[in-house]
Amino acid sequence: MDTTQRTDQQRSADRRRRELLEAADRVVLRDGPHASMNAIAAEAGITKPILYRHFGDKGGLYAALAMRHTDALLDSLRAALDAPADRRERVEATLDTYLSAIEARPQVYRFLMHPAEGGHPGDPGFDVGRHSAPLLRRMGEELATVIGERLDLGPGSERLARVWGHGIVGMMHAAGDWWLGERPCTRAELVRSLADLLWGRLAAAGDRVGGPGF
Amino acid sequence: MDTTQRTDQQRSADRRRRELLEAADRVVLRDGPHASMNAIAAEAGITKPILYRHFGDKGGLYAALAMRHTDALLDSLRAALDAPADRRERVEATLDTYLSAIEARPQVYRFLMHPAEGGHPGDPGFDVGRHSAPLLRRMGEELATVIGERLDLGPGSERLARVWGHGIVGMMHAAGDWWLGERPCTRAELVRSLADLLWGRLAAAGDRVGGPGF
DNA sequence: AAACTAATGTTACCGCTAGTAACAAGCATG
DNA sequence: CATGCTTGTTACTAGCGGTAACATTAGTTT
Repeated sequence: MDTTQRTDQQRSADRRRRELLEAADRVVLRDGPHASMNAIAAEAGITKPILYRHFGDKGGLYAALAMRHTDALLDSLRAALDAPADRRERVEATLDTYLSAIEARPQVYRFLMHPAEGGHPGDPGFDVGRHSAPLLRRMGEELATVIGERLDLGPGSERLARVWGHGIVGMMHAAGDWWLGERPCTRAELVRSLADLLWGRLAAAGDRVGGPGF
Repeated sequence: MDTTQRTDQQRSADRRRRELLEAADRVVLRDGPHASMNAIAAEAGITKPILYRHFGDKGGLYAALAMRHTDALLDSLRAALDAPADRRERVEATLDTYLSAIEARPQVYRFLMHPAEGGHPGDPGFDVGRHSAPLLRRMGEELATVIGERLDLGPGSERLARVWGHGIVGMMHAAGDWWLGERPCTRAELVRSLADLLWGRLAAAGDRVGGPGF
């Protein structure tokens, strides 16, 4: 009885929480990461204190919101990373999956990459800088795991895998951010160029005539 | 007469501006990127409106502050990039210069990378997302220029250079950010691992026994 | 010397934000 | 009926970025 009752309550609370998150999602996607708690509460048809009871503070709400999107994106990336194809094809598929995602929903992307908000003086949770971009960290760790599991890197392989995981994710992110802002080429060209970089074309390239070479 | 008078005034204004920037620097380095305009004004021994007369709004002050540090870091990077050595050595020197800089002054680094502040409703300048990390963009463009000038990349070389510039900078940044937070290895190891990645070791690595390989 | 100009500085305010305390209503269980 | 517990409200605080209006001081012109 006691347990079933608790689960009932918890179910109700979880459902409510999901509704609130969906409302918050709508507002954040409409107004950008600066959406105020008041606006989110209004969208959900309630008032602020309820949001605070559910999520603690703005950081909590944003973390929960980011978690949903991050999980979804990570699932897509894992699928591309696990496809049955050779290494280069899989790397390109993963890059393309990421770039497609940020291209399709740039507002979600901006929110995930710049959740650094708040700025309130008292600090009941939500330390900016630590929560700046958990998506990047999670992707980096994920990729590091995959690399470490599947590649034989000799001595120091664990360190190499982790460095490469975070490094490759950062490369993908920065190039994607720049590309999304300037659109200097097609997505396929970007994917090919990045894969070429990872495939050692930087080291293999010849010097330009008259210079010492980069 | 008229001109000398104007220059005198401008000199005085520039000197004042520099003083204010130094005060702002002290506060931001002490309190983090959330430093308030009031706190900065107090540190400078004045009150808010003067700051606003000099810098327009908070975004202007932060942009001016970021420009100083960004210029300084870019100068160091250019020096490493121009050193007389072979390509690999120069890449490693550049990586190490960047990592040394963020290691030596992590607060400056955090400020430069997360200047996304404000969140005020009326938007007299300072669009978050566009000003999120101009340092990364500038470094990316700088590196792209160097790559394009010195490397012979065949057809599509301009696009390749720019993609690689931003990609490599992003790799350096993300790996550095992760490394700064977790300190999983020495700086030299990180530099070597990243250079190895850029030198194609990802493509060259063998599959681990029993798996299809990344 | 007197008056005008211009920059520098102040106080006091606006509207907004995140976050909270205090109180009211529905609804289960003793 | 009374006791809790969750859901909801209104009304508030403290602090933020930003601005208007008013002093004050200095240099230039007449």
